[in-house]
Formats: sequence, C-alpha cells, structure tokens
Amino acid sequence: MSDVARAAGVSAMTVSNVINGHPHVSEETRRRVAEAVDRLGYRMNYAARHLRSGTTGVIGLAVPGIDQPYYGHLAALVIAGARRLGYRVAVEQTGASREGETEALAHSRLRTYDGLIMATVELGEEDGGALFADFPVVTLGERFRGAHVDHVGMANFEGAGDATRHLLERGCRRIAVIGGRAEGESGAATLRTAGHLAALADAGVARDDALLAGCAFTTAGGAEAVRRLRDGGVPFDGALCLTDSLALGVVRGLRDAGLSVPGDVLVVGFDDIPGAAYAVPSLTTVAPGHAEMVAAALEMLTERIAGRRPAGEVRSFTGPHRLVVRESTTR
Amino acid sequence: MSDVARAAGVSAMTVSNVINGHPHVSEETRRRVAEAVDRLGYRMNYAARHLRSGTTGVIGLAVPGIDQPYYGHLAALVIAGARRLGYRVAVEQTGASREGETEALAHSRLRTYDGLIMATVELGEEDGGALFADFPVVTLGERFRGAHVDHVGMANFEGAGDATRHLLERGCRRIAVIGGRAEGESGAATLRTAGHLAALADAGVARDDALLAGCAFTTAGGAEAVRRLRDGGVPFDGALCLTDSLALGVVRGLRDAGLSVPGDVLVVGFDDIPGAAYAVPSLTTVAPGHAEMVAAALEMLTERIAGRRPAGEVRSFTGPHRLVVRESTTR
DNA sequence: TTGTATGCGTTATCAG
DNA sequence: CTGATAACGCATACAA
Repeated sequence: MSDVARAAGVSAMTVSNVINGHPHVSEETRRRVAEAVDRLGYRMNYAARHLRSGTTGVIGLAVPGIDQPYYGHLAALVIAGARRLGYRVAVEQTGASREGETEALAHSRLRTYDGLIMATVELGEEDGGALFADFPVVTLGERFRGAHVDHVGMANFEGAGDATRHLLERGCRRIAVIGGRAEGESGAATLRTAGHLAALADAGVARDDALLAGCAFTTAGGAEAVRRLRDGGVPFDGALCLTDSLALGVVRGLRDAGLSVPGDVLVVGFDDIPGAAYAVPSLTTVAPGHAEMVAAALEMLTERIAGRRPAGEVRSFTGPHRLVVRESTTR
Repeated sequence: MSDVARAAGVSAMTVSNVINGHPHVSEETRRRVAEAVDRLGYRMNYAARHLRSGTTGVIGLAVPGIDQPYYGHLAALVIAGARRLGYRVAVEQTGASREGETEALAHSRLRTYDGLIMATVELGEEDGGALFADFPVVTLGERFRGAHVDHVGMANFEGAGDATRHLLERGCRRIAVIGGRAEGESGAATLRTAGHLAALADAGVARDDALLAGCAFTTAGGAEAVRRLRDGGVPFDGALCLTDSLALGVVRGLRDAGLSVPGDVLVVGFDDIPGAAYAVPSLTTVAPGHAEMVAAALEMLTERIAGRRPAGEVRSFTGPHRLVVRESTTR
C-alpha cells in the first residue's frame, strides 16, 4: 500500500481512503490512486485488515456431513447467500456428534470466524447458552428451540401432519414411520413423529407403535428399517419417512422385498432434497422452505455480527413448508 | 497475550514459545503459562499470526456446486483430510463457469488461503500457467492435464473402456453414450467418450454417432437425453452415462418411456457417488478412487505450501479406478 | 532459558 | 481534503 502511495504521490492513508470509497477524497486524487493500484497490481492484505478490524470476513458452517444431500443443498444456498453479503464460508463437519459440534463452536470462537451457522443435531438446550455467550451463532434444526440462541427451523410437526393426512386421503391405514420415535430428546425426529400421531388421532385412525421404526438416518438405515418391519411381521400400506434420504432407502428396501411403490406402499419423504424429484419413483415430500430458512439465518447472523441486536434479544424463524406431491403417492 | 505474560510473570515472547511448543522452555515456566492461559481463557488471535507469518491455515476448495453429489462427496473427504493436517477448508462455488473459476483463483491469491484445490471444468491450459504462478494450486479434473500445474485426475479413458467392455460382454450392441461428445475441449467427457469408442473398435462393434447424446451434466439432462434419443428414433440396448447423476436421470427417463432397467436397457454410470448404491436399481459404475485422489491432492498442496518442491517441478496423479457391478447391468 | 526490539499492512484519530 | 502517528497481536532475530 505504501508502494502505491509513493507511486501516486500521496500517503498510505489516502490510498486506504480511496480503496474503501470514503467520501472526502478529491476526484483527481481518486483517479491517480486507482491508476497506481492497477499499474502495480496491488491487492489488499486481508490479514492486516482483519488484525486491525477484528473481523475475518469468514463465517463457519457446521453440518454433520457435507456429502449428505440435505446439507449439501443447504451449504450451496449458504455459500451463495454469504457471498452476496461479502463473506466466505468455511465448512466444518461434526459427524452429528456432540463432540464435533462442540469443537466446531470452539474453533469459531477463536475469532477465526465472524460467526457460525450450526446445524445442531446433538447439542441441545441442556448444553447451556454458555457455549454461545458472546459469539454470533445461529442454530439450524430443532435441538435448540427455545434456548437463548437465534434459531431457524422448519415446520416439523405441521409438515409431518400434512404428509400423514395426504397418505390417509389416498387410502393408507397402516402407516410406518421410518426413523420415527415417540419420545426422547426433542429433535426433529420426535417432532415429526408427534405431528404424524396427532394427524392420525384427528382422523380417528388407530395408532400402532410397532409401526414406529427407529433407525439410522441414512439411506442404508431406511432399507434396513423396512427389512426389520417385514421380518417382524408388521404389515403397512404407507411409509412416512422422516427424511428423503431415508425414503430413498425405503423404496430400495421395498423393492428388495418384492413390493412396488406406489403400487403396494405409498411413500412420503421430508426435506425435498434435489434427488427427490428424479428418483424412481419420484418422491412425494415435504419441502421445508430451504431458501427462506437460509436467508433468515444469514440475516440473523449478520445482524449479530454488526451488533445491531442486543445480546438478550433472541430471534427465531420457521420456514414455510408445503407438500410436494409426486409419483411415490400417485397410483 | 501480554495479559497472560503478566499473570505468569514472564514476557509475551515466552508465552508465544509455550503456545507453539518450542523446545527451549523450562517445564516450570511452561506450566505457569499454561495455567495462566486457562485461567484467563486466552485464545490466539489468528489474524495477527497470519499477518506475521503470511499463512492462514485455510485452504480453498473450488467446485462447480457443493450440492452436486459428486462434489459433495469430494468435499467431505477434503475437509476431513485437511483437518487432520491442521487446515480448515473454505468452499467456493464456481458454477462451472470460467468466470467463477478465475474469480476463485483470484480470491485465493489475495493470501486469504494458503492454497487452493480447484475442480477445473472450464479453465484450461489455454488460460495459461500465469494464473497459477506463485501460488499453491492443485487442479482436479481434466482440463489442465499437461499444463504446468499440479494435477489429480482419474482414469477417464480406461474407466469408460472397462464400462463399455462390461456392457458388450452382457450382450449390448447399441450403446448410447449419455453426455458423450467425440470432439471438443479435452475435458473428462471427451476422454470418456474416447475410451468408449476405443473399446468398441477393439471389440469390432460398429460405431454410430447418433448414439452420442450430448446434454447438460445433470440428472435432468440425463432424462432429457433419453427423450431426445427416443424421439429421434435411435434404438439402444445399453447406456454408458458419463456421470452417475446423468445415470440417475437416464433411469428416470427410461422409466418415463415405459422401459425397464436392466430388463430393456443396461445402464452404467461413472463416479460412484454415494447415491449410486441405493438407487433403484442400484447403479453399476466406475469408481475412480476418490479417497486416493483426495489424499494425493492434499499431499501435493501441503508440499507446495511448505515450499518443499521447486516451482518448476510439477506432479500428477491418477486415481486407481475399478468397475463396481450392481443391478443396473445384472439381468 | 528468557527477554528486547522490531515490523508484518491496515485504519482510527486527529491535526493541518 | 490530506497526512502523521499509533496501534491491532504475534513471531523472528538477536542479545542477555
């Protein structure tokens, strides 16, 4: 920068002012500096700016695994949105473990990042707001609902209810809930299951807990869950899969069992991942409003980073959901 | 740091030495400093270290889109591997455009990142090594083969040949090449197509250019290509899809046309993305040795960053490929 | 084994 | 409208 200053016959301070578009610089000076910058191929040293300003221009994004379609889709939106706001995004993988999530948070606090968007799968309210004190964090998912942290979530309860009503309308009476669990930590799975059960009750359809098939939230887990249900002699004519990845596995598992979708079993997923539309059969699913969620998360985070909102004032946002009907429930 | 120094009764320099694990520090001093660090909750300011050392501890990963399964899978491996080496990873999305790729490179050079791993889809040799001078870059993909840049690639030609031989062995005689193109820039598509044509020739099977179905490299593109082939009255009994994403679309498109896989048409993909194993039918595909490729890329990059290899000495690595046979080619 | 002096490149402040 | 000064927090070189 001092080289540029010398070349333009001004001080380094004036170069800085030109670069940052400060108002009180004469047109002539601005022009001379710009010319020198071009000629010398000068580039700002961000490390120095960061040292001076205390910011890094980088936000962290902590997700269980970037190779999971849902988080990949989310990350694409976050990276694109952050870029428009002048931030780059560093991705951390937590492996959906409490340890990984805690560590991602710890790294971020080292002032390496200006803020963190974290998909919390394990970390919950009981881990205490202390973890988040004094650092801009937005949680994504369900574990932190109600805690003293900004939060962006989706309509798990309502979405699962819509999906269930859809299956009931199309004639299902025994709906397996893949990944379902009636109790336990208040995660997305529990909320979606609750939404399902509420919809069943409203419709006066009997509940059978044998249909709640808890399993790993992976494609393999879905296939495995189908196998267990059938081995256990539990009949079902519909499957509410708590994620699309599970649903892909369920379709796979049903096929292995010689059953067809939607011929023998209707299948609904959740998340509307990119692959859902092109699966065979294409998946009926609950689209949780990804774009709106990401926009809200970035807005909350930048608001915090800029210090525009007092620490005590917590915001929350729930994405607009809608049921996308495709082949897996269309006979 | 000076607060810690004061608390421990030493100089800031000694604190620095303790933190960086320098050898010549007495056990007693080390202990006192560590205690003070804990008590005061001191954290290193990375911006300052970066300003001083010229390194950031961050490497960039530039890919067309992190939501594409292939790149998501790659990114997961890169992030995990980089972490073991003490680096974090910032993801840039280039949108597979020359502009995006150039920009990712420019950003990286601003010393924001210590190095860059870039999946080059558009940027090619003609863009000149000048872009890469003086900055650690490893290219991933085919566009830079032979240029003066470190490069990690896969066995496109050989893999496509293996896939083609596999289809021929199982009785196919008219193999559509989805995404195929006989000429044009020397990208992965061209190399894979060439491998296919060479295998055909070796087997003495007639080539029909009507079977080369160029299209967008997306799932939608695959479905669309099938539609065009059928509308054009081009019969085929096998499909070599140049990526797994395309293959998923092809399966989809065939089904829309009332054809079954593998009943009517055998389908092979390329890349072995995570979804390939759980698709219905599961996809036969060419696995390009992702893990080995990522390991090689990281090793080349860190070697460059550490300055352990002269600028003129360029390395190249090709992943070990193998054909994974699954349902889509098993009648 | 520990400490002192110095500078990395930028920008806030305030004087001119 | 422009410039001199100082400071952000750390680590290299060298002295003690």
